[in-house]
Amino acid sequence: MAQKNAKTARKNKIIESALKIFAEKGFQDATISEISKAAGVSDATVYEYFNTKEELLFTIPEEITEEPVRDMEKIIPFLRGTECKLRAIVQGYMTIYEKNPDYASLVMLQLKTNRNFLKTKAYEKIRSIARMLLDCIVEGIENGSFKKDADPYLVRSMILGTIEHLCIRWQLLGTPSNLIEHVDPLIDIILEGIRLKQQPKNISIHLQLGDDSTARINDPDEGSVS
Amino acid sequence: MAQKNAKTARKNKIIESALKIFAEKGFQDATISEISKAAGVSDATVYEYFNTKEELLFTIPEEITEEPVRDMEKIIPFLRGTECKLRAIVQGYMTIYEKNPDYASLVMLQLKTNRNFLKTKAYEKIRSIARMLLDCIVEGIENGSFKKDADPYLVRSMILGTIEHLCIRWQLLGTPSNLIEHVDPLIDIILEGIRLKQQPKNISIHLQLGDDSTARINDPDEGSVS
Amino acid sequence: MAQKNAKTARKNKIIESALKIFAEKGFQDATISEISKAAGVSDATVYEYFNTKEELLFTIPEEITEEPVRDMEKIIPFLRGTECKLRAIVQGYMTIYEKNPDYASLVMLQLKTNRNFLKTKAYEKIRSIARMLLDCIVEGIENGSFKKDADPYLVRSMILGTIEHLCIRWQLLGTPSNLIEHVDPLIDIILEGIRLKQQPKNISIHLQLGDDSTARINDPDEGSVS
Amino acid sequence: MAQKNAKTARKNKIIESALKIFAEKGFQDATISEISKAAGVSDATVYEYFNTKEELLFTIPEEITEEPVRDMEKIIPFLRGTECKLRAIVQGYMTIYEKNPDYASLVMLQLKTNRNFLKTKAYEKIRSIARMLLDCIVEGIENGSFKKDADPYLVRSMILGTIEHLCIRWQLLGTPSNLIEHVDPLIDIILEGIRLKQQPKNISIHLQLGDDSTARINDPDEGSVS
DNA sequence: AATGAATGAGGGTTCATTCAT
DNA sequence: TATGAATGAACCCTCATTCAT
Repeated sequence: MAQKNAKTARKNKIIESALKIFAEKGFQDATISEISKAAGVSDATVYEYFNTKEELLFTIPEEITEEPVRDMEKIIPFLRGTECKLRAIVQGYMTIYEKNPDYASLVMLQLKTNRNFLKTKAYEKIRSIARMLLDCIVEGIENGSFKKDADPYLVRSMILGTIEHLCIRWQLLGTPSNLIEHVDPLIDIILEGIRLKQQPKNISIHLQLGDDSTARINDPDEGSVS
Repeated sequence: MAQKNAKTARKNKIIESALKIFAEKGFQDATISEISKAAGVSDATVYEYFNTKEELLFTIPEEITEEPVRDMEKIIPFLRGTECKLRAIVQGYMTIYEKNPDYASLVMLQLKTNRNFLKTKAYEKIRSIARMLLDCIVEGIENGSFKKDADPYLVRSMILGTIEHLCIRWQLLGTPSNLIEHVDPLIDIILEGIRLKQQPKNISIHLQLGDDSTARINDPDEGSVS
Repeated sequence: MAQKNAKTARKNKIIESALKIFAEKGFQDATISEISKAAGVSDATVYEYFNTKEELLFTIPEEITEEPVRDMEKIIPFLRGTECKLRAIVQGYMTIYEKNPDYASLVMLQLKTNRNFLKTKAYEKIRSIARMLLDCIVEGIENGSFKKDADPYLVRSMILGTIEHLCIRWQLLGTPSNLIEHVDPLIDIILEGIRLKQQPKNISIHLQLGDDSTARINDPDEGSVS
Repeated sequence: MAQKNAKTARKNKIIESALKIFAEKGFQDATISEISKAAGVSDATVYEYFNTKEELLFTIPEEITEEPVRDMEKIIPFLRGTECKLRAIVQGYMTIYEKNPDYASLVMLQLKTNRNFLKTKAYEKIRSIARMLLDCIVEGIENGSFKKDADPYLVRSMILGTIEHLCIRWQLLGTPSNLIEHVDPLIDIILEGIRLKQQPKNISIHLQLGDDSTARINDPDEGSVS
């Protein structure tokens, strides 16, 4: 038992060191030797826990996303309202990165562009967030909150793409200095962009006072009602 | 003259081969030897034209973006209307990638995440597109087309982030299969999201009770009639 | 313990092979691959023990001079007489080279002309022999054995220069075939060249014409006798 | 004719540049490209004049020693007295180096240790100085100026070795700052070391004016004569 | 379980040298 | 004659990975 804990602690220390060094130097430029030194173990010990350098890389997101993704999956069903959910997901997602800049760097600069990462369990976990997001958007379309002709995949790509773009800038250029504060403006624009308006904006009332008096109200978007 | 052309042709052949192989295998896994072989020259010849492997990498976007960026810079000033410009820029930008998938892959997977790329002349060129985009958004805000409180940097990040996200998916997952068709939906959502609406807040109803009685409702943004 | 010995043995084997091959081909023309092969290890193993090819080169004199220099430093203080010491140092110095022709070649042809070697610990060790030599010459001057106006640095340069010249000829031309036999003739000439003679330069003749008439001749350098 | 001069000038420019750069960086670390650039010609042009980099190296001393050696050969026969000649040769030899530090560096650090240099015409020229030196020493021995048992080769090695040692120190360490001033002290020690003394230096005259008056003259070196 | 030690495999880079023009 | 251009041939060095202890 103590053994097991010691092992787990050792493994976590390696993962932690790897995250730090991968984030700092990039996957290619980081060396196992460096990581093992930072973790206080030998090179060979790293290979006791991970079969290859790449496996070590891929284990990092698995460990890190485990909990927040599970949390989010638990919480989302309890939220009422599509927009509210959307905000919650994006907020949750960005928070993971903002609270862990090394991890943000790793994901954005090392993992997102790694073809092998796509075959990974860790990728699956991350995808589940993306799936929640999509479900949420689809829900909004179906329940009439969002425009019927909105492409949920595009909307999702807009949200994720923006987050990623902000993250990368934040990592490489240091600007913006804060991610979370962009959640609301981002979602606001998206929602405004896809929300279905009860658009009786231009109402023309034709009053014909007479025999066959009729009041016609035209909402051009919905077709005219006679 | 023939000499010069021959040299240029050779250099272009090397760049072309490098683009193909970098895109295919990634910068790190591509070897100079491979590239030189593909270009039909010796390893040493590659180093006649480029001082280092990384310099070769960075020369690629410089060569490729040269023309389209110049073109765009020429064309944009002639376009009337903020939205029109916006659409043109995004369309132009995406077209570069769609027409050159290898280049898209290179930029999205190799360059965007390379810290040294930021110090590059090529990066400057690419940035000039981003600057045009920003100028355009700012212009929209200033001329009252877009909401006064819209954050032009965020809006730009949304546009670029979406493009990048779509490109990466296109490259890594093969979906969507077509980039250009997303230009309009993307811009539509963005515009809808930031457009200042001609909110028919003050409706004036002119009732003329008489023969040809007509009720005209004026939307002050569109200019009043009568 | 056995481990440590094995490591030391391996390291020594590499040094030994390096000495042989550097001496044979010169530093530049020798390859690590050749050396590692001769030592029965891989190229990479050489780099486990030495950071660079040049570090390997510089380690050789350090290892080889270690012992003889220490020995000499122990023995010299016990020798009586400046000339005796001088002879011992030169003899000891030449013996190092004569007993190790490869090392002689390395020092004379590769190291003596290497500017970086001057910054080396090994150079420091070798210099300590030169310092002993200088001390010895200075001692001889101070105690009146050698001429007051002899330049000790020049004298040392003569001794070291001669040794080096003989070594180089021995290495490159094969002549002389024996170094040690030149120690005594060399030292003899040097000593004869700098030895202070009891030169009765000014001869004063005292003639006392009388019974116990005596003629005394005074050498002023030795103190006059009345 | 003008052609020929132009060619010679070009060749000399290359030699000159090569000397400078070889001296500065060493033969191995100097590149043809560097040299040709310094000479204002192309790499290929260097190869028009010299077949290999090493041939270029070896041509330098040939050119430089040509004149001074010829001069010395002319002058020496006119000098009277072995010691006088000796001094002249050493003076002449050292002057070549002192007046041309780059050349001194080249000879001492690059050529002296190059096995191939020994097979060179240039080496032959330099050797002729060494031969003059030897002849001179032998002459001294034969004419009774120098000790009969002096080894002329050793004496020459002492002279040349000292010169070389001083030169190398001068080049690598900057000390002594002046070579020529060591000529006389050096020769003085050598001469003092090998000179055959006409040794009735210390003459003691015992005059006993009386019955068996005798004058005794002692030359201690030769045994006393009664 | 942990590691010291060893290495296979490989890649970027350099240059002396060549040769067609 | 001079050279721009090209390259063959190396070599140093790195590091992920293995394995005996």
